[in-house]
Amino acid sequence: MQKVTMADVAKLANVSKSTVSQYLNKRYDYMSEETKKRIARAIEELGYRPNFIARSLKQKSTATIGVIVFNILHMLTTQVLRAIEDVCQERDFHVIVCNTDDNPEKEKKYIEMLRAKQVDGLIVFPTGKNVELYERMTEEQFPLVFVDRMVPDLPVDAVLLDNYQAAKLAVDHLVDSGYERIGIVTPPIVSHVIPRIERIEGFKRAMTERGLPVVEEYIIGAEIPRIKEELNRLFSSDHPPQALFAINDLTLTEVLNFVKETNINIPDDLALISIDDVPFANIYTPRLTTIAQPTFEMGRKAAERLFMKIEQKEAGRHQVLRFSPTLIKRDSVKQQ
Amino acid sequence: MQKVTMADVAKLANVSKSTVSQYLNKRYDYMSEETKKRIARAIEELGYRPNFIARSLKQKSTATIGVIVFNILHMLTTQVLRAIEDVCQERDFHVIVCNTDDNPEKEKKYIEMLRAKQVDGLIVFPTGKNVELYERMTEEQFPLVFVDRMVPDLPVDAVLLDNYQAAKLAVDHLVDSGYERIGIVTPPIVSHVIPRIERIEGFKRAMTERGLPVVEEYIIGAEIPRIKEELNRLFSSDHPPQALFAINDLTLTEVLNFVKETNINIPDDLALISIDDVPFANIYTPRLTTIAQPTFEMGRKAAERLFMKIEQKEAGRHQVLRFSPTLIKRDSVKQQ
DNA sequence: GCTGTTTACTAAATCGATTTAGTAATGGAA
DNA sequence: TTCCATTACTAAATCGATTTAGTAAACAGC
Repeated sequence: MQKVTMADVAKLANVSKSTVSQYLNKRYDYMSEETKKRIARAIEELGYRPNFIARSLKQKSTATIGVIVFNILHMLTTQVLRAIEDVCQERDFHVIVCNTDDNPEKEKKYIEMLRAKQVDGLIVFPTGKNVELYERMTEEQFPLVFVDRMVPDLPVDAVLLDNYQAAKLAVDHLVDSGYERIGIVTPPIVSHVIPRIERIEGFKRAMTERGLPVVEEYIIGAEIPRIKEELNRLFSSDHPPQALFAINDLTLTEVLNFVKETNINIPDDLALISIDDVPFANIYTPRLTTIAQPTFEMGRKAAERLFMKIEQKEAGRHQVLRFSPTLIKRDSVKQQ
Repeated sequence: MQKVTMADVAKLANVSKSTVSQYLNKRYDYMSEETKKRIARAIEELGYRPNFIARSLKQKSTATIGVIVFNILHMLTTQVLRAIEDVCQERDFHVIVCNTDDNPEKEKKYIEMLRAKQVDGLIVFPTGKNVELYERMTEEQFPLVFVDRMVPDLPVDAVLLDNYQAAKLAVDHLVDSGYERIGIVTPPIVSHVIPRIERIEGFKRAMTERGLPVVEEYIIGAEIPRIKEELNRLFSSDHPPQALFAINDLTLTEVLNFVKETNINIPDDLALISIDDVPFANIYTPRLTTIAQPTFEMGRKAAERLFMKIEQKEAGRHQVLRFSPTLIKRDSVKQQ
């Protein structure tokens, strides 16, 4: 096992530990060529590898950040995470990834353990339920950035989609294409899940702006496994919607399953638009019209904000950064 | 920032650092209730949080492992990773994730930096190109497990799909369904990418076993962006295949793009089967017949093997664990 | 010849824990 | 009364680096 330490190198090279340390940190201002060579040789000979942990203890920086997400299996998360890792890679930082499954207990445990492990900063997809904990971190000026969700009234940097605009994009595209009876499909509507709230609110506003009524019946909010039956119920009523807006990939999948089982034809019988540009949008028949989130930009930005805070320990006023969604017109919404 | 150390707690509680340390490690064999209470109170009062880095230095264990993958964006990877993280979560370990993009330089840098950070073990989707480095690790008995790929002749634990069986499952299902002219679609065939080699070899063997000729022309091996043109060429020839076997999700996507553009009907004009049970397999029309890898079991197993090595520093003979694929019959292959 | 600066290094303290060896006080057995 | 065991703690060494303050030698300037 690895037992070679700096002291061993120092002994073999006939210099002090300090000198070896200087050498490794390239502080050669006053170091003879001869000494450098001897140290280099000793390192080579012993196969010495510095212990980063020891250095971290003294320097109070681990070059490691934590990223706490709901579930890496979710595509948005994976993409954001990849972008974060890319930024870290450029800076020789490493990323610890944790899945909370949207469980506040797990979130709390992870945050505390990662801080105990002295990570230099944290990017969190927050459950939104550990407000005291978030507060404590901001008070201590611990580098922290939220992604996807935010917590109202808390001075924490956050990187989010402009959900109002996303909903507006969906509604406008449908209305422009001649649809009026538009339904929305979402997971259960709970107040601390900001994107959900904003998307629904954005949907309502956009409908109103276009002079259309918001039909409560057309708002399907249910646990994912129960969405199909709700859709069944709605579509066996007298006046089912002519178009559906799925607020994320999970609900989109349910709608797709539903239309498959019921032989509803898209886009002839029903127009469909969704947030999240799923990987099969282009392959599916018909090709799916979607609203894409700039996931990589969001991840990159989150990482960059975090590094600003890590580097200057004081980034001034906090910011909530809103990213613009992009409408990708394909074939699941057709001009009526 | 966090400046409270064990010494502060000790001072406030009027005991020595050692006693506080014992307390935190629950070694109360001989500790008065009174002392325990005083320490607990001091910790509470100061808001003391142990510094895990300091502990790691002394204990030579960081409760952190590294997982080095090609790209978390790849679904197989994400799923394996999630399973690994679950196992780690149970043991209060953390996971550092790194993307190599199949680049040996990056792989080398990551392995070296993670070892410098004293991770307790490494799970690697190896590029296969850093043989010396892998060898050094095994010589030093450093806990290491490979996933997805392996390196021949190297005594490293590996968790892999039974690729021969997967190919056989595909061929047998097609042949049983009445197909004879079967093509295979793969990324470029390079010798160090074991799954690729094994799947193609398995395909050839299975064909021979069923008394069918292996037509070289039907083996499409090209970079992903060039696959479509190869398919175009093949399908404008006199005798195109009646069925296609895509060896992974990437090639499947290309085939799907190809059929979409050329209006080839699946399964009527062409049968299709692939390895990797993509998330849209069930939604696509027709529903896709696939061969699933037990990704979660594989991730779990990889983590468990790694922990065996971490815990007993000596796990005896190395093992290459082969996981069985599962044929999921859906509608992209139909009885002729 | 004396002082001051530059060069090339080193000793020792430090980071924040864990751990080992040891001590003082008490109680019980011979 | 003496000796040993048990209880309840502590001092100091340690993990493997970094960093600060300092020293000795060589050289330059007046």
